[in-house]
Amino acid sequence: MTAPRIRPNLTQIAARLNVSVATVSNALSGKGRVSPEVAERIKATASEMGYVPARAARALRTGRSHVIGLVLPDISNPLFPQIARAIEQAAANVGYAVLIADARDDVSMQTEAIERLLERGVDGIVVVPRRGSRIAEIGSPVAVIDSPSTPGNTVSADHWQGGRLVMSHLLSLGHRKVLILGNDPTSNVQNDRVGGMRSCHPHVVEVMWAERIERQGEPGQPLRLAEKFAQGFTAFATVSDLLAIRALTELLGAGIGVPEQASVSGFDDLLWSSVVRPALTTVRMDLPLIAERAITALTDAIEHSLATPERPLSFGSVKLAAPALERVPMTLVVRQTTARASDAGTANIKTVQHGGRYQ
Amino acid sequence: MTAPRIRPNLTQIAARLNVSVATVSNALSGKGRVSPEVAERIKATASEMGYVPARAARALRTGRSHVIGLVLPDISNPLFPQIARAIEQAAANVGYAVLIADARDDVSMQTEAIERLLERGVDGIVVVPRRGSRIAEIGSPVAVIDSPSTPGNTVSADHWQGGRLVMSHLLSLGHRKVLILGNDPTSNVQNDRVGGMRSCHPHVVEVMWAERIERQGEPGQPLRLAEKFAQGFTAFATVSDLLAIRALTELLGAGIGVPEQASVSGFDDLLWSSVVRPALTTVRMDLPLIAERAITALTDAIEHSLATPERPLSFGSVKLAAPALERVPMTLVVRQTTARASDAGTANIKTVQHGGRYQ
DNA sequence: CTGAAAGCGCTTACAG
DNA sequence: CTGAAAGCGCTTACAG
Repeated sequence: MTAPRIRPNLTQIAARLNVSVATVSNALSGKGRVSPEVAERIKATASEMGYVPARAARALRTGRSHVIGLVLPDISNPLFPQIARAIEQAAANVGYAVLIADARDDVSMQTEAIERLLERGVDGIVVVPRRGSRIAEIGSPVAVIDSPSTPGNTVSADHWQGGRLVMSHLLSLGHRKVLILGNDPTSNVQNDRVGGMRSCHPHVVEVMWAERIERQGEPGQPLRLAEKFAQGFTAFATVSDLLAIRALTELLGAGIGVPEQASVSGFDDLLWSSVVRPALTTVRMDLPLIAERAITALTDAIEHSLATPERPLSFGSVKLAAPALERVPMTLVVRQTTARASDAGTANIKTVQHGGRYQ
Repeated sequence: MTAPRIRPNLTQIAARLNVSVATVSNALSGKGRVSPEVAERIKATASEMGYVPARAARALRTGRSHVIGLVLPDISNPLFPQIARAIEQAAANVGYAVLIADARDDVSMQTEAIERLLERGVDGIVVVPRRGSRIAEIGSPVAVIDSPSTPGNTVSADHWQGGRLVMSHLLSLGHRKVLILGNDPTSNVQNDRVGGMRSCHPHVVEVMWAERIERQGEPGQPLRLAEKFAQGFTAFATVSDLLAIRALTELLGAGIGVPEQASVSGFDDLLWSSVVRPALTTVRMDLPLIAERAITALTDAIEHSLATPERPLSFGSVKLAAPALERVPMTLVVRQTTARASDAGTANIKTVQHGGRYQ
């Protein structure tokens, strides 16, 4: 039986080759000056023995766990998977794993979540803060992703510009009365989106803040969009795909044709927006880019934090190098055009594939 | 300045109190026999100094990271947040953190994800396998969550019973022609759900496998449900809320009243099912319970694995203690009843709150 | 280019 | 009940 049963360590590799553990360590990390031949033999033997470095030992010695935390305002938010995936990817690219924590839409739980992660020994934290909350100095590197209107923000999508994108598209289709639909007036993100929309042509739009459906099983009040349609509104521009689908089903159920008689647009480009019929025009964030920026800012902060190998991370004195806020542009995804703008014929549904967006 | 800037360690606490680190360690862990008075003083001093145990050191010494991995088939699956949250909760309850890995709907990436987690030093892994894949011996404790039809499964929802629940409800409403809608004939979960539905009354149902919408931006073919309706089908029983909403918008768009003329049901009780109008009747898994069972099985396996403090986890020889598969019953959430079964008047939409389910 | 040694912070037999 | 000591597996000055 040649296969080793136990996780080999550096000492065992060293013993096998009659070299020191220091040399093995150096060869494997490529740091120390080791002769190419020896390094080669060591690497070969290591992989042959199935060597996997013990993270705990490395972390103990270097003071770096190479794990970061991701604090999300609410895991049940449909956008969460995309965020989580983007952060995970960006972190993995630079050698970090991600521990996810859920603030459950509660500021005090958000604080707790941060503390829990710190106790877990993360090197830094990415926070998507609950709306209206501020991330205090936490004694550890931090990157914040929110709307550009949030103070202390690190990076975020340009929600205002996204709002302009979708509204100017609707106006270009010929709509003259547009109802803007939000459901959380305290959200910086929603306000930015609404603000961008309104800025295009304030005279043809009206804003409506719908009741928020927080929990499952509570359908909430109808939006009474049929009444709005009767008042002459032909476009319903919402701040989220969720709200858009609520609007869409209500309009369809009232016998109003979409997109023939009215347009519905969302935000975020969730899978749902392309699954409904007609599919929704929506606006998408460049999450991979946002995540990359956040991770870069965070890992920079981690590297520049006071910790040295011999003197690990100190509490209460680490600051970000005051990075400039980055605004990442959003992208319009057109899936509905009205009869006026599209070819007559078929169902007046026009789908623009991934290549066919414009900014 | 009294606040210590540096993370204190056991040695510093010990020095402050003129005791040994062993005593401090014992007092804090409650393990060793330490006199109550000393233990008290130590605990007080530790918290006053803001002591936080160094996980890396503990992990190195004990051979346990107290981190587990969660491998998911596809993070963009809308059910993922609920699963992640449930597992996280259940794991946190027993002192474990969770590292999430995404298989991106690809078997080889699933294997990679497992390996990555193992290299990260997790103590065990919970896998929700990609449909059709088998989890090989991975040399580490594992718990598998899938359908009961999946071999090697640890725990899962009773999808078959869930199918029976929703179908018998539809039949009780008076439907005589029911179209069952799935979109992945290779999925054990979907097959179980469909099987359960069919088993209720095979003569009144027909099964249709729709094209799967995998990527955003590709709306896919219409389901042509209006034709089915014309053939006399009055209930559309889908295997997922996603498919249900696709069906719902198509029916509404074709001028078919829901729920007055036709019923639509889903599976999973996602937020979306209560946001659309009319809200969807659906079936829900008891994810908290499933997660708890999975975590219990996993932590048992971890504790019984061959590793001892002095001889850490071995590779290739750890097995689960062949636990019996657990089937966790599902719950019906009724949100639509047809005219026949409900009071006349209003919109024939009846919502059953969380208290009002039945199994 | 290579190695001996110290030390990261903890836990755990073992001795007193 | 308390403490001295070893050791988990690594990395990193430092010496040769």
